[in-house]
Amino acid sequence: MRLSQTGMGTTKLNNIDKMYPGQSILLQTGQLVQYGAGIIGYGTLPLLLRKNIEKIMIDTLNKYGCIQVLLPTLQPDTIWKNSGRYDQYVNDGTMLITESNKGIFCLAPTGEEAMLEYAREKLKSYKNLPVTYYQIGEKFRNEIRTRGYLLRGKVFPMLDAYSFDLNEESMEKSYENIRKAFLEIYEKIGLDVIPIVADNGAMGGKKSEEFMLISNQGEDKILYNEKSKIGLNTEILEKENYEEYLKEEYGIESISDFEEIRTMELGHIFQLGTRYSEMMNGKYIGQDGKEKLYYMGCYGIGVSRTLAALYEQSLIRDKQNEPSGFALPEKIAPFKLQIVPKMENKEKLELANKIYEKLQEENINVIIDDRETITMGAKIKDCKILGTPYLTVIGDKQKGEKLEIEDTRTGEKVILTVEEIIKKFK
RNA sequence: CGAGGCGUAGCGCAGUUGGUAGCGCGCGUGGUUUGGGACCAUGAGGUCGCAGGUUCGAUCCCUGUCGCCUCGACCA
Repeated sequence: MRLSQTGMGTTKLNNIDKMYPGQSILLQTGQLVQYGAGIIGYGTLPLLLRKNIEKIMIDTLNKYGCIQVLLPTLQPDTIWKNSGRYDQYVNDGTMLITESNKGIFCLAPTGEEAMLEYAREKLKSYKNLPVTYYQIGEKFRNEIRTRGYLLRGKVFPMLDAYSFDLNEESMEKSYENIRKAFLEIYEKIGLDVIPIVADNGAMGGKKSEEFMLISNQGEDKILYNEKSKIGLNTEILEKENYEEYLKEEYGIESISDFEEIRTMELGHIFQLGTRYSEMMNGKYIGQDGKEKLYYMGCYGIGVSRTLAALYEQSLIRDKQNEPSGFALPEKIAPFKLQIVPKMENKEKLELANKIYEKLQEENINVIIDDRETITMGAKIKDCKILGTPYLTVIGDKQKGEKLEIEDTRTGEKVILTVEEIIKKFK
């Protein structure tokens, strides 16, 4: 990418929000644009990072045997009226609706209805089960109070998966399968996420776990034992006979040595049983020729929340300990290397362009900062604002064909040939 | 919806005890610079969130309203 094409100017970071420094930088430098509370537009870098996160999700779920689909977010009111959730969601304000001369349409806050409509048509026989469908799409929730920009928005991308099984035992297997897949996803993204016991809440069902990132920016309070890595949402304590429940379903004997910490909920998984199949007439024909209800599970990851968490976690600070930008993990960063050429030095600029073209040809994503009239110092700072993990300056000090590559997180520098660079980033 | 805070240039902020607005950064132009946010000159950019009221006159005072942020409530 040629930075001159992005419209990016150089911005001095000023008065960065202490609560969400990462997102504050993105907003101040115009990489994210706020249109309203919880309504945020993406510039190219956060968008590409989001796409990389989504790619990890897709590749991993596919590997675990899940089937990707994409269902509409704008939905006819009838499917919500059929499921019986229309009044509830409209009255409590969660679901936004739009009225037209062709009827009422709903902006879906969640996907069970649409997914059951879809699944019913496909999964007619026990021979079709088990299966897990998933999608990544926008959800709309008219949150009473948004919070933390991308952390709780009114419109946000979500990965939502739904498993369909013959019986409880099979459902538990599907649940474990997705649980494992989700943990793998977080690991690949580079977020240290822990599964904890959660309240099933309004979703009903038997077992439920949340995937939590330990962070003071989160809105959840959990009880956690660092040694055993076992935790539970404090909501559980409101449950009747919670001690018994924890022991039976999760094998937790005692929570006396658990400590309260704050976390960010990045994902949530549920064993639903037949509750939704009953509500929405989700049936298949069994081997005995009789209709039976699907045993379902549902599984979600907040994509934008995960993105925000990744940015906040990749924050770097300057010598005065002020937030100065990001060093995104190399594996997931949209661009691996940022080339800063000295524009006034024709020879070096030509070399920089040559190397840029070469790396592009090798399918290595690189940024060349070809903006005119911006000084080298400012461009070097901007590399960090964009979060590019490696930087190379091609100016007067650069000699011959070798380049000095700087790790923006550690500041370590190595001298490499173009071939070695290609090898490094391939 | 309760409590608090804030709305003035693209961003960050001053300011006017009522007389139609400034600073820094950014942006344009000319020049000097040039490896960790250079400098000089010059220029563009504002219904001071919106609407009423008081006043000769309101960005400022009053009332209302809208928006944003935080805490709480809420959170498939």
